[in-house]
Amino acid sequence: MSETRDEGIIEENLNEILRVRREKLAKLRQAGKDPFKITKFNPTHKSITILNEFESLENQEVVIAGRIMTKRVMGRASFAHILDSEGQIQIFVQINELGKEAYEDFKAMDIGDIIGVKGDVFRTKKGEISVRAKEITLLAKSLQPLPEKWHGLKDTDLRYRQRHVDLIVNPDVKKTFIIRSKVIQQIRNYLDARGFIEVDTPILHNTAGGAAARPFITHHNTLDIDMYLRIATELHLKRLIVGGFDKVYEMGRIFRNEGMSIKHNPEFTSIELYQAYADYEDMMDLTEDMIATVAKEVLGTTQIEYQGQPIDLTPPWKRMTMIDAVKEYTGIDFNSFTEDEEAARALKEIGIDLDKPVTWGEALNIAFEERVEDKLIQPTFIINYPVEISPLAKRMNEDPRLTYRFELFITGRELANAFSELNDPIDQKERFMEQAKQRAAGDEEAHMMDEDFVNALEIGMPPTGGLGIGIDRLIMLLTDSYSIRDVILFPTMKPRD
RNA sequence: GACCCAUUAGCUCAGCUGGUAGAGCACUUGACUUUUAAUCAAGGAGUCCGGCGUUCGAAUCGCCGAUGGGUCACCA
Repeated sequence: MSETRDEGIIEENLNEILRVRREKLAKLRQAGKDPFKITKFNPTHKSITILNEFESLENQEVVIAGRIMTKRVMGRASFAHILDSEGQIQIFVQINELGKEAYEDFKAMDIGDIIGVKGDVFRTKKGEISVRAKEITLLAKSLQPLPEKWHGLKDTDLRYRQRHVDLIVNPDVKKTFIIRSKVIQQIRNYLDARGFIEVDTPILHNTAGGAAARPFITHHNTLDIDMYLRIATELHLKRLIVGGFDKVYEMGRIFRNEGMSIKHNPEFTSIELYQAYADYEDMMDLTEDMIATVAKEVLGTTQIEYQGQPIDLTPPWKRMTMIDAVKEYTGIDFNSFTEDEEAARALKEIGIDLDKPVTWGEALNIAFEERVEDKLIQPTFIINYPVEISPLAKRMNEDPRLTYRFELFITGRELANAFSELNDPIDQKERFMEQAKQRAAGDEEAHMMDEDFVNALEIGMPPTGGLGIGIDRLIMLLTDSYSIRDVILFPTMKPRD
């Protein structure tokens, strides 16, 4: 091994590609051309702007900057493609424009290097809009080779672990995250325009409430207490309704210590919003209008396709009670049962085995989840959920076994969950106590008792509609992404040895 | 958590019933002043995911493990 340690950058045992690039960097430094000493560069144009506005820019001087993606050297003239944040543009490099030394420097540059190019816009003989380089500045040396130019990076492990490389070589990935950003922006626009205010509630919770999920536990050293990463924003947002904000929302990260799948990541983004003096019907209206509006703003249409299935987001969306949905798909009419046992027997008759006794409401929900949920492809609001599984929703006046709650299903997946919020503190406390019983019986996902929240309800919360939407799943739908990992920039990964 | 599949050069992938590790891109050297998967010539590049075993001999067969993907379970 050659011990060229003077520059501190030639390490031993590197493969040839890495060694060669480090040697090139060392040479640049020796020649006083260290690219990493450059602090600033001022491009005047983006690649796509030049392509789009060629007529007015032809023969004009522009300055662009970006990454070399391809390079074709032919003796005294060369072509390369430069990738910037918007796209790619070709540059044409000739020895008699640059001079011998600069041309040799260019020839030594590698795919992956970041360069700045000053030159005139023109069209090549083959018709491609290009920049004829008059000056090329190396702005950063790339010491690692990029993946191959036409297959890109396919290995999912590498794509998720090295998202920066994925973004460079797979243009669709960047497109997905641009849409993600726009969707989030449009949701904010929509709500802001309707008088909602965006708030930030704590992520570190003393009680992990607002959902049925196992939390991540962490520790605060000074207070010497365990704390939970939030599993929902619900209980704090409702406190704000008590406090007199009539319309609030929070979009942010939620953490659930549960399994991972194409639909689940341990940390994900939700939006919850609450509107005083509104009910769950209002929340349905808002949900379908907001999602359709966002789709139109971002994609230009409410007719989309998800994994080959056409999906029509044009409102109004189908609304169906859970009882009717179960009746439609299984023939079982839960309205006809008055006893828990009858309901359980009906499940057995359609081949659903139970490992423990269930209530009427639990049986209804099991029938729905087992036999209906994945068939709801077009947007469908399933309304009126059993009270046992809805400890934060208001009981229906018409049937105290049910609540004013809905979930939204699209492509067989739950996208939103909403209710007329339970604001009766006595009922809320009883529901928490029921949950606490289940928790004591070993259900780690049952809700925790939150006395402080009950106290807030005792102060008095107006009738309120609340809505939660899984942002990642919405983005999956709108970007036709198969896995939640394709809409999260840095999905949770196991560390490698 | 269970089961199935994958892991070979920087990347994308071949590698048959066990017999000297391959291709394309990328890289190096040379030629080339309008290429665009540039071309032509030559060259270098490997912990075949890791460990153990079977065997005269293992990328290939077996067992254990790692990571990823998928299906199921879990996720009101």
